[in-house]
Amino acid sequence: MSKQAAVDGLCCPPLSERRVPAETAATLAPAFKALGDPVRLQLLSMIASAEGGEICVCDLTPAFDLTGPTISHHLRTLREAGLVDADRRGTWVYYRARPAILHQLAALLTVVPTGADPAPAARSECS
Amino acid sequence: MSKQAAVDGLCCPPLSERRVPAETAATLAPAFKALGDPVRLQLLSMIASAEGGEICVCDLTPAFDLTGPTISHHLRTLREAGLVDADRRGTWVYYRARPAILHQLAALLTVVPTGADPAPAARSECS
DNA sequence: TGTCAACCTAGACGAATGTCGAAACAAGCG
DNA sequence: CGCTTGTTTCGACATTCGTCTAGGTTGACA
Repeated sequence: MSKQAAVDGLCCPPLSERRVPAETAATLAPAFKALGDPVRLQLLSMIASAEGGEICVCDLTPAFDLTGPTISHHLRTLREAGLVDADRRGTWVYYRARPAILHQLAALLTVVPTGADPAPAARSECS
Repeated sequence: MSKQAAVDGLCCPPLSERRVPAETAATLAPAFKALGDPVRLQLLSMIASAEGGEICVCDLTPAFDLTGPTISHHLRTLREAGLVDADRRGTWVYYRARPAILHQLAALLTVVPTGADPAPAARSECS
C-alpha cells in the first residue's frame, strides 16, 4: 500500500465530543503535521483555491523565495500526507486537492456547542 | 509570555476559497504543527472532551506510556500554540481547551461544497 | 515546621525536518 | 539526434523535535 492511503476510509469523530482513539490520532497526526509549515499551508491553499481545481507547479514555485527542489520537497510532503494529488500532463505537473481528507480534518476540529460554548454552525456530518 | 497571543484576533478565511496570505499562514501553522503529534492530538481530545470542560494533569499522564515531564512538554507545546489554557488550583493543574482557535482552524479547512465550481459567492474579509 | 506529592524546568542526546546545490530524469522542439 | 525547459531525486548541513533523567517549585497536611 502506498504511503498516502489509509486515511481515506476513516470517518470523523469530533475531537471535543469523544476522546479520539490512539490509532485515529496516529493516522491523522501526519496530516496535521504536513499543515504545520507556513509554506505548505500556502501551497495547499493555492492548490485548493485554484481555478479549475488544479494548478501547475510552475505557478507555485515563483510565489516563494525558495528553490525549486525545496518546493518539490514540500509538495511531496503534502502528497504523502494524502492532502493533494499529482498528475503529470506533458511537461508540466498539476496538483489537485483532496477535499475528503480536508473535510475530515475540519470535522475533527469542529467544536460542538456543548456546555458553555456558544459556537454556531454545528456541522458534524460525515460522508 | 505572549507566545500564545496573536491568534485570537484573526478571522477565518476558508483555505479553498481564497489563497491564505503569508502572515496568516505563519500565524496558524504553529497551531497545526502542535496538532501534528499523535500524543498531543489525544491530549487535546481528552482536554476538549472532558466533563466540565477541564481536566487534571494527573488524569492525563497515566493514559500514556510516557514520563511525566514528556507529557508536561507536550502540554506546554499545546499551551504555546494557544490551543489550551492551564490553571493551577491547589496541588493540581487543570487544562481547558480554547474553542475559538479550534473553530478557526476548522473553518480554514472547511471545503466549500463540491470544489469543482470555483464560482465566488460570499467571502469574509480579514485584512 | 517538616515531609511528601504533583507538576514544571533544565540539560542532554539521538532522530527527524527544512533547506540548499548538484545531478538525474522527462518531455517537447529545433 | 541533441538541446532546452521543467521537475524530481540525491547528498549534505544546520536546526528543530521528542524523549529521557535529574533537579526545582508549589501546595497540602500531620
